[in-house]
Amino acid sequence: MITLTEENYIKAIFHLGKQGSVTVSTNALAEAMNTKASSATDMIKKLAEKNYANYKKYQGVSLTADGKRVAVNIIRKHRLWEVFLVDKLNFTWDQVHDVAEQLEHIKSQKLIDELDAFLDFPTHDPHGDPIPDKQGKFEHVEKTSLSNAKEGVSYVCVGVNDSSVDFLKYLDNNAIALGTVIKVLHKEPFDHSIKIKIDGKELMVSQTVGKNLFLKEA
Amino acid sequence: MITLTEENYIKAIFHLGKQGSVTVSTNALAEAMNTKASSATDMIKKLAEKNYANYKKYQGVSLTADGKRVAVNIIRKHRLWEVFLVDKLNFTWDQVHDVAEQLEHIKSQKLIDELDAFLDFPTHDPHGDPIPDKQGKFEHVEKTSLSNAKEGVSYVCVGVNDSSVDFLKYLDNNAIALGTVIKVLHKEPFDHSIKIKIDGKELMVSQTVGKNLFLKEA
DNA sequence: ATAATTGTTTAGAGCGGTCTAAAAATAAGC
DNA sequence: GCTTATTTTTAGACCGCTCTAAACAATTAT
Ligand SMILES: [Mn+2]
Ligand SMILES: [Mn+2]
Ligand SMILES: [Mn+2]
Ligand SMILES: [Mn+2]
Repeated sequence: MITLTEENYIKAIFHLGKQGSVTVSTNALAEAMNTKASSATDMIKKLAEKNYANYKKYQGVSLTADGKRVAVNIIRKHRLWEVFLVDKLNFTWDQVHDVAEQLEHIKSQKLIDELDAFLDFPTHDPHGDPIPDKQGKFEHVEKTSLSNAKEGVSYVCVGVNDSSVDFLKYLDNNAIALGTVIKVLHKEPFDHSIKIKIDGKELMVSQTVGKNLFLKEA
Repeated sequence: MITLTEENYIKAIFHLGKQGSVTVSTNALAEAMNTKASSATDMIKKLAEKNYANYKKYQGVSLTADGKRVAVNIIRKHRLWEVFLVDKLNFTWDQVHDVAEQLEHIKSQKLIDELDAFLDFPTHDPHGDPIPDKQGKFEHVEKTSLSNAKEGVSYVCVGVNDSSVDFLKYLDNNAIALGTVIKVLHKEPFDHSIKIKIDGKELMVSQTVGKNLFLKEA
């Protein structure tokens, strides 16, 4: 039996540590979970005890094969629910995250299998993130951040690194969505801001935006 | 802020006490919640403290107006999710309850409003129970139990008093579903078993079945 | 290499929910 | 009415998860 809180910690370790294989520091985990380091330590011990995590004192934490399986399954549920909310219930991409955080913990194998079929086996969620299949296989998404894109080249927007309401609404306001074609006009060395062209209109974006927008060559 | 456990207790008080207005005993509540009387007492105190329940020591518990609102909202969510599972995800009426018990606690007003619309504002769940509308209004279902039905009269099945897997599968096996026409042939005084006719075929059912099957005159 | 800083773990406590065992109140039997 | 049985409440404990404060380990600076 695995608790909702344990699932959330496992997911956080997975995301912080590049699929859970890289070691994650206690402070980083606490920060991500909005708790204190002492709470993170307690949970890490428990996860290690239950064989979801590898842990040596002062050496950080990573996921075992079991832990990775749990993480992938939760991510699969999270992203399938996000697709459901957008495709069927008229949610916008900035409205789905909080609800999906709750729905991802519903326990029913049939539910998630049927939902997957009902949605026609989607491969990506509303933010462009890949949805693991029933076996936990991820489709790797080829992508570069806008910050690493080359001047003069045209790209397609394929994802975001930050699913916060503020960032997603900023993108909406500037007509940037998944599939939008973006041409990189100029990268300013001084403050790393970037001039881009979208649908004929020029736009200046900050370094922060550049780092959080994922593209692939058009 | 109201916890998942509080919500479940409130719902139980509502169901045990005829919409929460009749007083419910500590033992009955503990029994329904699969806990001990001492746990029920603790929770009753907390609910009274939060103004969801009326409570005087040794006098049982009932719901306040606030408590009733909470209960009705959870029931609404529970039943809408049940409809979703059956109508959209190929669940059978005996498979929905456990999952709905989890889904009913998801917190999002938009989610439930959109789900309601997506399902085309259903008025009854897969077990024939009425779904409260957004304002909490129940449509009253006119019904008698099969045990109270009159010999020689034809009825339509409109609901069940017991949504357990065993009972629902029994009904499936005997071709009894919502909408099925049932004629009462004979009520045996000795053991209160009942001979009925369904689709031309005669069937003998026990008193237990009679008490758990709701009908209305055809 | 020693000192200072930063990162991590432990100690001890609190809250929500559960339990068992025992005390108190109510209901039933005679 | 008094006694017994039943119901309900209290007392004290435990588990999961959180916190603050303090101890300890690792890293960085001088
Ligand atoms: Mn999300
Ligand atoms: Mn997403
Ligand atoms: Mn149900
Ligand atoms: Mn139902």
